[in-house]
Amino acid sequence: MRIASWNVNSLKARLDHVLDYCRSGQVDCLMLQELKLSDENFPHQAFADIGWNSVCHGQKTYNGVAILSPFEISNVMRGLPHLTPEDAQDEQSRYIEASVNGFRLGAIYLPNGNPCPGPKFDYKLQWMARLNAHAKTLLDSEMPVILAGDYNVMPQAIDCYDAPAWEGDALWHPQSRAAFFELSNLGYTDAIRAIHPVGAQYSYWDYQAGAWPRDNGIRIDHLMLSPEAADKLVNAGVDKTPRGLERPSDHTPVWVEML
DNA sequence: ATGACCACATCTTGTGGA
Repeated sequence: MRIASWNVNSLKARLDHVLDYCRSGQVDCLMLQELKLSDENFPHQAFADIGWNSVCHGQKTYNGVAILSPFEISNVMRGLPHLTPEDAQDEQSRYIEASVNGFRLGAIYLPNGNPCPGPKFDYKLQWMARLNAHAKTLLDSEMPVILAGDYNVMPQAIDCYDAPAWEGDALWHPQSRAAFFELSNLGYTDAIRAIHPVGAQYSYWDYQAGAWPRDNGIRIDHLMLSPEAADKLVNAGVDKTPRGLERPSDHTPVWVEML
């Protein structure tokens, strides 16, 4: 069972890339972020035509997450539980969770948080508090859990081409990183770093300033595995091929192979 | 090279991304 996560930066603009990736046989399940389309515009039929099921939590113009698989997708949950009454006002579509082939999968599009400090950074930290609280409750489930997606956090200096240049940025802020490391403290494993403990494993390259040809990348897309899921981890990696296609997303897929 | 992008909405310019 291979499971991948990919921030596609508009599913409408990237539909052919995503369909090709599904058809390639590289993965049995794909979690998508930044769909930038509403539920009624989600191309369920295009995936059905290649034998894939799809569930989404969309939003016009911004955000949007989905889970795709040839396997049955069941027990779908949209949005994170609320910790405070204010959380009920949150209308951003950034989380969808479902069961696929014995795994409990959460697709995450974590807020960027810039400018920092400010209300957007506050929103990021509150969203992470909600995610971490939910991640804790998921440990009680009977299933191996994978929380995968665009976390908008660079955990370590090796996850950035030039970490000092990101001083003060929400992706490299100590509070963002501390909130991310809470998942590790709960017992979740960063699959890419479990398999590749050292060296660059970038998942994002800016469109600007020749970041891709210069390999000025950052690692912000992560697959976090509960202890039960980590026991099933066989391999993990970054598939850089889609980033080199015509009109690519600025992110590329990250994947795990599970027993 | 002190440069340099992309997608969306609709407004050919502004917002958001990271």
